[in-house]
Amino acid sequence: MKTILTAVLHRYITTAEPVSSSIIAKKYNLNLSTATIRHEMNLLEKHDYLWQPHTSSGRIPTDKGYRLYVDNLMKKSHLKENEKERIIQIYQKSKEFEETMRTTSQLLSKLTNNIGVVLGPHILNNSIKHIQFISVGNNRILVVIITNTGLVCQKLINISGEITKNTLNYLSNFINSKLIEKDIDLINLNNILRDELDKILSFQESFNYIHNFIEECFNLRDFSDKVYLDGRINIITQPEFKETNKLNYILSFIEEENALANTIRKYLGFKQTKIIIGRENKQKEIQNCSLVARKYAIKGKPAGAIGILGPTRMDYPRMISIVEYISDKLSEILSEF
Amino acid sequence: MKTILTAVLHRYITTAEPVSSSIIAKKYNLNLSTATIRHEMNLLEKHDYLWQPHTSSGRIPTDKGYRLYVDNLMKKSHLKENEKERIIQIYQKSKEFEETMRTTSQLLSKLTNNIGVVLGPHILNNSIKHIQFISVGNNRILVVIITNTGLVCQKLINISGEITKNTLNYLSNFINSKLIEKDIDLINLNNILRDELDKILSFQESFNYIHNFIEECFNLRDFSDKVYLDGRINIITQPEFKETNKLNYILSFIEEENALANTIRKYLGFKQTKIIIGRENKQKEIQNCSLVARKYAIKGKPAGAIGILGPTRMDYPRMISIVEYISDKLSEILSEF
DNA sequence: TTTAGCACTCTCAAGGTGAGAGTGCTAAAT
DNA sequence: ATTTAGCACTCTCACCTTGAGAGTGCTAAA
Repeated sequence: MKTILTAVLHRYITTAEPVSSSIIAKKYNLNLSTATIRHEMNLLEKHDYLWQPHTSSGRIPTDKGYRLYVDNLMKKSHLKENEKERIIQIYQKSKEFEETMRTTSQLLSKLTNNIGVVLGPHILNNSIKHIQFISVGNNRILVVIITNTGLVCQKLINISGEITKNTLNYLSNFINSKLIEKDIDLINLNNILRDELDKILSFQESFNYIHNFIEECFNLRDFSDKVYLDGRINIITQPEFKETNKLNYILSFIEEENALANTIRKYLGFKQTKIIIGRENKQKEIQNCSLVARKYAIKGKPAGAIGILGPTRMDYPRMISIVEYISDKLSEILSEF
Repeated sequence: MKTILTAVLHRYITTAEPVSSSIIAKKYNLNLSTATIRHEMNLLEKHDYLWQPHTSSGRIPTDKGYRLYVDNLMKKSHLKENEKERIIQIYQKSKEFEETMRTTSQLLSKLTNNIGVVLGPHILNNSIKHIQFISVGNNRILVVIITNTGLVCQKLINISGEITKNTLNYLSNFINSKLIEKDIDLINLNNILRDELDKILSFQESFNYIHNFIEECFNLRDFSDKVYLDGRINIITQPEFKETNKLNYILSFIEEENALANTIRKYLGFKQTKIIIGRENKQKEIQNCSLVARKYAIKGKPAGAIGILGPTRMDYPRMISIVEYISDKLSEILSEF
């Protein structure tokens, strides 16, 4: 029973065509007649692991079938040594943070022939290295925060009153002096400032403006993590998405970069690789797809997540091994920065 | 002759179906019989302005036909006042540089139902507001340059020797002191530094390291302008791209963000809106498409370019009016920053 | 220069057909 | 209790034919 289901899955994943009893008998040496296989397949269909597009066609796995396969039947695969080496080589070419992230999404999409997504590390998970305030006129101040990994975050703040250049310089000098040689993350910094800065500033006339300004600086909501996406074309090539309306549906979801990012962000907390198959996904648009996602870490701390999105008919063992290897490597590289 | 070609173009642009003589006679009041129109169309075909997918089908404009239309036949269209207002409203929501650029590409793609591209302003066309050097370990230094428009550029530099934190601070303070209250662009700055800094630094032991470092800082090649792209789905919906292989070809070109950017970058120097029709384009992948591109300016200086990419069968007058209006508005907004 | 008339061409949707791929069921064999 | 051979049955798909209809080009007359 299980061997037959495994065979059907394997076959369907590689050919994308409904699997018949005779194909299984021929290609997989199970020493069973087609009739027996048919009988078993019939049972599997009754238990909702397989289905038929129409009577007298071969079988296709259901989401439940894939789930059983992923949880119990498949055996883990490992990348070959030369594949691993090639990945390392490619990573060595990119020296800079942004480039590394882009490389990661490209690697994911090219190795898996699916869509690769990388969720940039959130500023919260980095320690702050430098802060710069730059007045850009009209009571607007550009805040640039640079982290130890080389992540550069910026946000624009509208202030109601005026803050002089001198004050801005004073503020940034004060803050940067706190940052030298220490590992301080955004929340820490916020706490430190709340304690110390208010005291120092209380003599200033414009205390309220400055206070509000600093409050807004550290308003976490505005810091969104960046999304790197690659391989949109891969989804078009898949035989199951020949009908353009289905394709449309999926791609309009993908185009909205944040949609996919938000989906993946959920899996940041999980230690293990997360696999979401077809209708298990809450987003209707990608219920014909499966998602393989995993977090990556910087110096042991969970920082962001990577993932791939492809048709439910994907080579799960391989996809998982790729996502896991790449997330490990990415963690290593980012930790070294 | 011209009126008939205009009618055929207009009809084909709106319906995407080959245009027959009877349709022209019916829908456009030319007071001509179908036979006459057929006769004219025959001539137009001989002169390569029209072609037929097969005998006994209607006619479709050739690239040459579109070119004649764009250059001589079409009349300029203007956006309606309420459309203009809506654009202004949408722009008002985005306060920050990055957001403005993203909004622009979204506006382009949504208004035109095509792909919208925006080429971010190159650092060369901005004046520099602030420079910051941050050591990120392993002899690597992150250089962050912030311009007056709020554009944040970064690059990572590998230095062969060591530069102390103090030296870095000294350097950035020195440079920033030059930048206060003055309009200095990257090339200016480079010149100023070359003159002044070498003198000041010549007493330093590590003169060579620092000198090389500064040289590399201002190496223009590394500063690439950012690309904002939106509306990839629109191309899928177009009836002419129903065959997935054509689609594939175009989309793989689009996916390579730099490809489209490089194409558009060429038109930065032109004062007027540039229209490239079908095979006029050198890139094979988009020879079924037309491109409408135009530069935008910051305070009068050409800074970057925007454009739309769609099927050759596009509503040129409207596309042009949209691209022109948006590039004007973008110029205004960026100049105010 | 324009037009009516007509023969001609090509596409496209509809319907028919037969091969073949695949199934489920039954009854016999293991 | 499983497994299997045999067979009737179902459904798809590729292929063909066919006729309607959309559109053309040409000719000869207005």
